[in-house]
Amino acid sequence: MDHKAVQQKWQKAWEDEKIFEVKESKTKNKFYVLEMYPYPSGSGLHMGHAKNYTLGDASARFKRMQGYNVLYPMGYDSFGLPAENAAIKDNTHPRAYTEKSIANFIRQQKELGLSYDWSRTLASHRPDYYRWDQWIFLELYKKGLAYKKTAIVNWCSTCQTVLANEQVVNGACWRHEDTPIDNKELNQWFIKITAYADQLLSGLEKLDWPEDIKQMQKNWIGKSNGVDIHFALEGIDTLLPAYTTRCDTIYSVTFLCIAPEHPLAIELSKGTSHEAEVRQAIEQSRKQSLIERTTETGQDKIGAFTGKYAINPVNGERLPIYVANFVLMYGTGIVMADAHDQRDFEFARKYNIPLKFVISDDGSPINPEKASCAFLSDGVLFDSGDWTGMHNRQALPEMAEWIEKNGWGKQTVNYKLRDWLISRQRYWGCPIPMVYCDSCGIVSVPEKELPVLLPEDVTFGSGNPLATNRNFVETSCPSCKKPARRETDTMDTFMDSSWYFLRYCDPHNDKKPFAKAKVDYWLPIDHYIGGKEHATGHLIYSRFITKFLKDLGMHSIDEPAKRLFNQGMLHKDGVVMSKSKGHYVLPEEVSEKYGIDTARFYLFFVAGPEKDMEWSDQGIEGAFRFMKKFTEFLPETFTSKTDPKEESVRNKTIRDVTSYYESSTFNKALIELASFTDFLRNKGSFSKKSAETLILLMSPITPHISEELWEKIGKKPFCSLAKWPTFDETKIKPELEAEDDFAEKVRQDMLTLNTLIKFKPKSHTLIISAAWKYDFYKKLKEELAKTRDMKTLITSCMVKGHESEIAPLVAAVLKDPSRLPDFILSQATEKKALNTLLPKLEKEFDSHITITFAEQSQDKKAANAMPGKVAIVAHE
RNA sequence: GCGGGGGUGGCAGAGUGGUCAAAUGCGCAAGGUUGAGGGCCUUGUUCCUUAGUGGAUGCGCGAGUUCGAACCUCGUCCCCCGCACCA
Repeated sequence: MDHKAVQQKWQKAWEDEKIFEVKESKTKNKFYVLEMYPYPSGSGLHMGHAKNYTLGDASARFKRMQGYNVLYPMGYDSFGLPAENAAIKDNTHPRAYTEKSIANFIRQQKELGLSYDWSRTLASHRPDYYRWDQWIFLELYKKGLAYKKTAIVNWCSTCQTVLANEQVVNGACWRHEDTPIDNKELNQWFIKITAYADQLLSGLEKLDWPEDIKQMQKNWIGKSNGVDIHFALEGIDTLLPAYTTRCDTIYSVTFLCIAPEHPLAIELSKGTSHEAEVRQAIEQSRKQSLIERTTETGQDKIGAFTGKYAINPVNGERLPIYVANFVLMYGTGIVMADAHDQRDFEFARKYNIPLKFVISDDGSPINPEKASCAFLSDGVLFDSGDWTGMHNRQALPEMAEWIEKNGWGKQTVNYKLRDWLISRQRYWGCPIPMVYCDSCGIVSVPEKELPVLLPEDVTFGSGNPLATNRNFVETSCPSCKKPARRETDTMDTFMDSSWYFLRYCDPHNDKKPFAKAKVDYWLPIDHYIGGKEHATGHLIYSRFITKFLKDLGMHSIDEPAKRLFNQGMLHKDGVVMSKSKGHYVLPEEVSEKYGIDTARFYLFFVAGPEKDMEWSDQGIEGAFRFMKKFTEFLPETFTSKTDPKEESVRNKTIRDVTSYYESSTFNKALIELASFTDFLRNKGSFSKKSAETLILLMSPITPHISEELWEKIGKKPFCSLAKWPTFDETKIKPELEAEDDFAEKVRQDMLTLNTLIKFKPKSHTLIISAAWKYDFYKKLKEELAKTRDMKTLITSCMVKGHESEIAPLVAAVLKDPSRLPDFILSQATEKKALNTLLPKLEKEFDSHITITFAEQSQDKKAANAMPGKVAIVAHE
């Protein structure tokens, strides 16, 4: 078969006939398959990408054939820094660079035979898409969920822009692991994702997502229950709230700590003799890079006394207030400190602050002077007023109630999740539709003026590129019409990707982002394929925006993706395939040599799709050998009758392969299909039905060859749209298959047995058989009964779940010597059980015989060579 | 430290209480075919023993449960991946 010609023929036919284009249907059930839309890099696709897309394609094709109305679109995450940098480097415009890259991507993807509905393709850098980014931003702004504030933010000096928390990895930029994040104080746009923290957390439970991803999101959201305890500032009428999850240790508090970033840190010390020290401590901890501050290596405690005291509301004790570097601006930015926390303990030791314990294993006091470390475990409270003697975990919720009731504090829930910083000081992104007016302040661009177009003409190199285009910057205030300035920052591209899957449902709508009915029909995504690296980024943002748009009444969907699938990475030379690092295989090359279907087959065959796998040139040779068999499996003519065995294998193959496809375990499906192919080829002549079945079952993986063969057997195109074969369970007869000659063997075994048994017609015979050979066991018993009195038969079938029956049986035999068997009939499979039994039995009588049936032997040749197929071993 | 996932034959990778010396593919070996040692087909591929049967060892390591464990329980070692001074 000429792979190249076949591929081109069918790819063209699919495209000409637009067979993968879909629309909403009242009668068909929908199925939405999606791969995370790619960033269209200029270097194009390698085999690793191909693996990802064919994974979605196989699912889409499978579901389509099962009769679902399958939405399977593709688009491009085409804004972003890499395009800007690449364009600067090649001295071209990011738009030209991006459009070219997209065209190249599409060409390559079509060559993979992917069954996308190309009529829905979108790209986030195009105004017809990003105008709705701006629209969503304005909706967020209207609802108070988009706001501008000055804050200490993450700055990457290589990217020359700020980053969201989600884009900081180990204290460094997600794109530059060697560029530590700088802390800068800037005025930036934030999205209030924290307003949805609780929903984002509880929504996880319903999702059919990998456990580790759910866990990562849980940790990222980081919900904790605690109490804000109000400590009065001594001498001043101010309350300092300190967040704690351990209010059971309130009696052990000996000082308070405040984060260096906290506005009060400096304020408190002002005018005291400690001001200089405090300033120095703040300065020092600021100098510590985020890496030092959050990793084990740089956990030196730095701090200073502010000169002020607070009052413990519970017992009126005076507590010195310290600035401490280990306290983060989380919760209230103030913590109460005691001997039941290792960090507090270390800090106290360093600055000679007294400590107090209130929990010990048995409630007996601990001398703080002698303690060498904090007491972190749970135990019994002491020196804790009325709570003394109680177990701390039991006391904790009650104490929280008690504190709140007395007005000393308030029970609070805290999250680690922070608001999403979306401002970027770069050009190639969606403009933030805001205007700064000297008289009106921050004014939003009216909806009818959207989109705020990204200007073509900017100068790169010094600061924010958009600021270099005066025509863009200089505008008039939408409110008072006086001269005003446009926002020159662009949006984080994660904003673009947080709703693109909704736009696919209605990609050409120019009145609104999408029609509600269409989204309600297609969503949620039934099978979302993408990498783990998006666990705490895109996958949280998109859930958030989906929920927000639902609250706006835009659609009725709770969660964007019902099932998430993390594909494994394709490796080359032991490392993840990557063009920039030079470890890659190109789909074109493989396609040229073996045909793309071979590559698709190989990618699915080696391992489960969720596993990382190594590309192997020998491996693809093996796949090619199979593909050759497959392309040549059709006989000259088909048999008119189907024989039961063939039907059995065919139905079983449909059943198993369908269930493997259903669970995306393609590797096992392909093993079944390979063995079905071998079965048919060995058989030589078979029915047309079997041929059809094989072609159809293969077609999600090898669509081009399947189409070709489908045509060859006289079927109308397209097999891609043909009905998925169904199976009839009643036609599946295992005994006809692998064990098809089993019955015959058993019969012969019986004859041999009969002769054997005739020698001692009055002795007992013990039969042990296993449940999965129940039919065999029954037959054996019947046969023996013909030659022997039933009383002389002692039998047992180890039914599953009743395996231990064999023990009482043996016990019964041993108890009654008259029932001692002189034959033990068994099968090879029970030899392990027998091995444990034989020694027991051997003690009781002189000899016995074990008979093993040869059909259990793996070696068919040996079995056939054996007359009677029974082997006898006599034990002395 | 916390959380999640793993350790199976020369390699990749199935198998999660008995049809298991362990699917399938690669590799390796032998035989067949063909003017080659390339392609294809067949068989074999832990060790000992056999004409065939059989036995021993064996799924990271150690113990346990069971008539029976790659699979269950406990302990232990190692690897990967997240989070990490979050009070």
